[in-house]
Amino acid sequence: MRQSEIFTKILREAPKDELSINAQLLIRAGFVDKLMAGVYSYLPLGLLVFKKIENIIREEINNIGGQEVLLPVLHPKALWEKTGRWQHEEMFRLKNREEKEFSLGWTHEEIVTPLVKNFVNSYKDLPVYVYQIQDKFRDELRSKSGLLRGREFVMKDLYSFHADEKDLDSYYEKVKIAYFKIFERCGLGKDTFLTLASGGTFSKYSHEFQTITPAGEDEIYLCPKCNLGINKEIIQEEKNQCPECGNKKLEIRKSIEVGNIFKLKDKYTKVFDFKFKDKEGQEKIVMMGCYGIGLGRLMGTIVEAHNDTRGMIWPEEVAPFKVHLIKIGESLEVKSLAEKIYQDLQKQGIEVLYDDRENKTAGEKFAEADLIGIPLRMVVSEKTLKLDSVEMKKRTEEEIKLIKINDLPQFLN
RNA sequence: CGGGGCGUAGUGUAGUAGCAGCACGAGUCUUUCGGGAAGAUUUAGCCCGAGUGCAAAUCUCGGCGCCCCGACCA
Repeated sequence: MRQSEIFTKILREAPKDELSINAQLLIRAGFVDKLMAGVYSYLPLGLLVFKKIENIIREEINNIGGQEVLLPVLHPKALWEKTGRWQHEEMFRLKNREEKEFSLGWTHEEIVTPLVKNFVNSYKDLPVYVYQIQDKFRDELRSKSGLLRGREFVMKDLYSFHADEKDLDSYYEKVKIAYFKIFERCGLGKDTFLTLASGGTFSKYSHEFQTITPAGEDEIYLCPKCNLGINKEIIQEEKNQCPECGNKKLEIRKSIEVGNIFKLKDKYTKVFDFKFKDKEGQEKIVMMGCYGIGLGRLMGTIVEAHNDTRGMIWPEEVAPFKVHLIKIGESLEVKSLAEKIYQDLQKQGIEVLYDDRENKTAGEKFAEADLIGIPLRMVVSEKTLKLDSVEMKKRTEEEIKLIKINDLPQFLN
């Protein structure tokens, strides 16, 4: 992509009312735009990152058998009355001109459970794993911290249906592993910890995936021996010690909840009378699990975890581009070499943002490149041309390397 | 929902009753081009409504909106 053609512009200063790092950097760099509190537009650069995250999640959920669907956002009142959640405080409710009532989906158990029930009769039809990547609407009283807590946000929600609890348990463990792969690939691996949280009425605990960062709105008690977090809601119940090893020296850390998994068991399948016939022809209730990841929050968390005073530092797999090619100077030689490298990189399938802009000083280009945070910066200028080279610098490092133009193809492989 | 802060141009800021100013950005031209260029020139603003007053960005009331702390977040 040519930087001269991107319709957004980079702001030298952050809007003064944004204090959170993710909001400041993402807005300044033109990755997102705020429509109102907790509601954001994703702009070209931000959407590239968003799609990378989306694809990582899709791949890992497909790997554990997930089948992707797209459920409606507009829901009828009746289904929510059935589970007693019509009055849920986070739900947006609306009426049409005939005074019929609807809601905007803040979660999808009420939709997916009767849906899957339609197709499942026998134990042979189970298990079923369905997921979607789609908008959720939640009437948050206090949206905050940029992308970290939204009123409208995209979530990956996976629902699993099983013949018995044992099968639910084993799938639940698979999801844990898939989640860790997702966070690893998003560059949050070493900072993300499985955390025990309250399970509600249907199971003792649920699990959260908490990423340690100073911007966190949660606090977890971390057992460094087991790499297990304990949510503060339940730390009293656990007598302030690690339930795995009994360690009492827990570290209190600020963290962001990037994922959450629940064993719902029969909580919703019972309400919708979702049963199947087992091998003996006996009717049994279906067991259910649900598993969520908020994509925007994940993107915001990556920014919170990877930045410096100059800007964002995207982990390789979620970066909007692999290479930021910068042209300095307007001579024909520099221009044509930069153009050629731009074309060559694209031919090789390397995603490249090409700063072809004129009338920008080198300093501005570097400063903006640092803000955008693409992993590898490549500079073509009079200086490098004389040396038959281009200059390479990783966003994470200060060291600058000169690479001979002829060696470029090998270097990039 | 409780508490606090705030709302002046695209962004940042000055102006607290008397001509709405500055910087950056953006446009045009020229010169520049390795860490946020120079000159010339142009552009653009008091969140909304009501009130007080000769006069309101400024005071009063109401509304809307944003940020932060807390509560809430199966």
